[in-house]
Amino acid sequence: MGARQHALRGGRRSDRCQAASHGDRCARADRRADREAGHRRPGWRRSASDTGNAGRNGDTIHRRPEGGHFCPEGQARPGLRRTIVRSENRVTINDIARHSGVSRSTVSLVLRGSSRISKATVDKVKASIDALGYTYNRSAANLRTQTSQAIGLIINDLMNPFFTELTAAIEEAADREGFFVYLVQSNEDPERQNKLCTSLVEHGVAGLIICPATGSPRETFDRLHTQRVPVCIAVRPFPDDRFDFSGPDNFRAAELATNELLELGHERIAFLGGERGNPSRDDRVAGYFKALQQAGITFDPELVVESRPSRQSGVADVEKVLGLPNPPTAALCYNDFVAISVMHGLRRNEMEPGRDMALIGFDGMPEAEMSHPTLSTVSLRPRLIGTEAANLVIDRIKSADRPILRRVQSPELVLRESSEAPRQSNSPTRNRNPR
Amino acid sequence: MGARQHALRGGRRSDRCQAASHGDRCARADRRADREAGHRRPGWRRSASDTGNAGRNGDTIHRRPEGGHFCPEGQARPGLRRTIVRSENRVTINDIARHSGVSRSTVSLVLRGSSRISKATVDKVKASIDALGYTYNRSAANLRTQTSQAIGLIINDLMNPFFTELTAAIEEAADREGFFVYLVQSNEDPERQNKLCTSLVEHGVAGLIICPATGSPRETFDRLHTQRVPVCIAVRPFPDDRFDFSGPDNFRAAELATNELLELGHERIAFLGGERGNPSRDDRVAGYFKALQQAGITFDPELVVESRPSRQSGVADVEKVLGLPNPPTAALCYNDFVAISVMHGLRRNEMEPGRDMALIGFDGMPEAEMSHPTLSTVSLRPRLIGTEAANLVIDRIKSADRPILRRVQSPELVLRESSEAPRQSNSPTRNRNPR
DNA sequence: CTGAAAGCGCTTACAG
DNA sequence: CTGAAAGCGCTTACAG
Repeated sequence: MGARQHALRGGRRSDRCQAASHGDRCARADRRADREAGHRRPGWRRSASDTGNAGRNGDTIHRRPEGGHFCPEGQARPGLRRTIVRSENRVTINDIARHSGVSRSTVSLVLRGSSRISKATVDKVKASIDALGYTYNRSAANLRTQTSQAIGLIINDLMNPFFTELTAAIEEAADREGFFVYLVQSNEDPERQNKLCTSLVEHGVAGLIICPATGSPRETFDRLHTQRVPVCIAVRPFPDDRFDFSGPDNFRAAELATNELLELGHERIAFLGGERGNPSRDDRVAGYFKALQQAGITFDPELVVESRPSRQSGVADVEKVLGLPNPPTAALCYNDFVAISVMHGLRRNEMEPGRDMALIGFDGMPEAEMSHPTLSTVSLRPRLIGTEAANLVIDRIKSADRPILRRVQSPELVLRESSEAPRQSNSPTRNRNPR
Repeated sequence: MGARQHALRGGRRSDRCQAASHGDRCARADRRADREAGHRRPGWRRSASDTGNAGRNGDTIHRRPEGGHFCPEGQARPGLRRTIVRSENRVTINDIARHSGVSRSTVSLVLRGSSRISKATVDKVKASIDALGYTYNRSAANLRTQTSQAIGLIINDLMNPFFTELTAAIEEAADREGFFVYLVQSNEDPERQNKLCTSLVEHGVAGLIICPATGSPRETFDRLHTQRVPVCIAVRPFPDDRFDFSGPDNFRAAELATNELLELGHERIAFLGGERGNPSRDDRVAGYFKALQQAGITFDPELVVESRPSRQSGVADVEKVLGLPNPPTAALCYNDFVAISVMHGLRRNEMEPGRDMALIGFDGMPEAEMSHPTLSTVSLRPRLIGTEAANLVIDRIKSADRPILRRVQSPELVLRESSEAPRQSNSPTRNRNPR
């Protein structure tokens, strides 16, 4: 019978031919060959390895990688070319039609649950489906109907708990609406992000949720807009009013946190971590600034420490302000990671987080609850943002022409131990509502 | 020109017709209509809303949801039926061919980077591609070539940091090989998992990575096997030697951790959390058991506490053993979450984790480094497991017939503060290598 | 209630 | 070096 290889989707049942259900399948194949001779027999099907028993099993076709200068998705990727096999082995709607003695159309209508088909026919067709082990090919149907159930999700880094939760929520919301999500990580690389967009669109996603990488070029979004791809921008407010948006209110979040610390009696409040130019961080610093202004406290630039946020960066950040002549008694931390790292930094300097310095983070990652002391944080509501992003893009898929929507989620202050102790008032000038 | 709606993929450029490039596109459409009259003119294209200017823009087709008794993926899902539009508006390979005055075949060869096409032709075609704003339709190509660049990944819960890291690694490894991943969560529901398998296969994934939900029925895997879908089982050792496997060595991990605690001089070592019947947990308990045996220590069933692991369960678990007449001085915790929760439980009982009880968790989630005290843990190497799972399934996609491979990753003991202090030896019988 | 026919957007062996 | 033709596996308006 000769060597055969299996295709990605085709060829799955071929071994059966050699065993138990040989008769059935091969009889089928022969019948097909008889009926379709003259009508089919396409040239391209014949390959060098076609040794005469054609029509029974798949003729193998080898595709050699051709080193081309132009590749549709703009990037040569390995692994895309493979040995493929004829699909004579794959059970299709035609096989079902033949087996049950009805037309292809009727099978399709049965599959789609049309009420126009008689019960008897439905039963007959369903029996054939079971007997032959048919698998519906939704991508073929999608090609015909110009639909897609895929949503592309581009995030920077799944390992960031904020994005983890966002992703989980998006997956769940998409699933609820009958969509799947293609998950890809841009690694904060605008170039890569651009390629991912192209590639996802080529793969026929129905829509895209993008958390723009820092430094995203306008061109990426211009192209998406030209192509009329339904897009929802998420988390980071890319300045583009042509797309829906779902994200946090960073400004308000920082205001909330700062006001809380002010109410506890703190006046020297630091803002640790994050880099200038990062819109989320800049919005948070702005909210912090505004709250200080409103409380009549002069902004001290020395209390704002910039750093590339990481799982360790907080140590250095807090040590920097600890070295100041008049160190802070409380700190806002760019995110929860920074906050937890700041805790370690404090301990390294014989200070107890929460007691010797009040701390509030941003994000609301679940792990904030597990630190010691437990971390107060402003939850940016990643789950809500994700759910909304999914809903927005799906809604956009369904109605391309509805007005642009921006959904900014209200943050939620989650108070725990790290901000519990009131400021030991050694400066009697201000002391409102200590508790 | 009448009202028009946009499809998922089609219809994107239609607005252009009313504006700037009206001439070009509509001229093209007219030319097409002329050339193809008689040869095309399919009946199904005509809809009730076809008011006479057909051939210029998309005729709208409304599809009514039909409440069917049979649905290919075995489950009625909302949102799958939508208003679709003719794709006269979509730029295809035909448009490029016409615009550049070559055949469809030639365009295709140019797209695929064939060296058989002359430079002049390539340039001409590429110019048309740019001019017309063509987007390659990879799913159409996939249908023709019977290939797919999609891998389905079924995990229980993305919010579990172990699975987060696994997923990130899989996405990265898949990307390296030119694949995308469809991410779905089974929520530990075997029924849902089964539907997800069906649905992903219908969507034409090239392969599947599955972390089997607890209680997965054999049927799910039988069907996958019959369909010859390339599958890699990950993390949880489902007893099925028909599929590749990538997962941790839970037994060895527990042995490692137990030996470490024994070397620190501990004899009363608890195993907290996890439920009997969970293979990972049972393997860990077995490894713990063996290490105790080898050290000549009698196994005390009271030191093994079962519970459904959560972010709080450790509190109750540790309090249970603390109430024992002869409480443990050290504990293995089913996973890092349990361990961190155990820390809280200890503090609630005026005990300091690390000092008053040595703790080692399992998983190696990044947050273990952020706890206080920092958590010793046996890393199960989620990243490695993910990378291997992706490699295995991709390899299987490429060569269906290679032997089954099981890749069990060696765990790695990561010692931190929570297991630092040696046992204050109040029982002088055994005391090996305290440090 | 059912079938014949056309076509979604691609690729490829074959014949010039 | 290039084109004509067939077909991947589906769906649907139309005509019985």
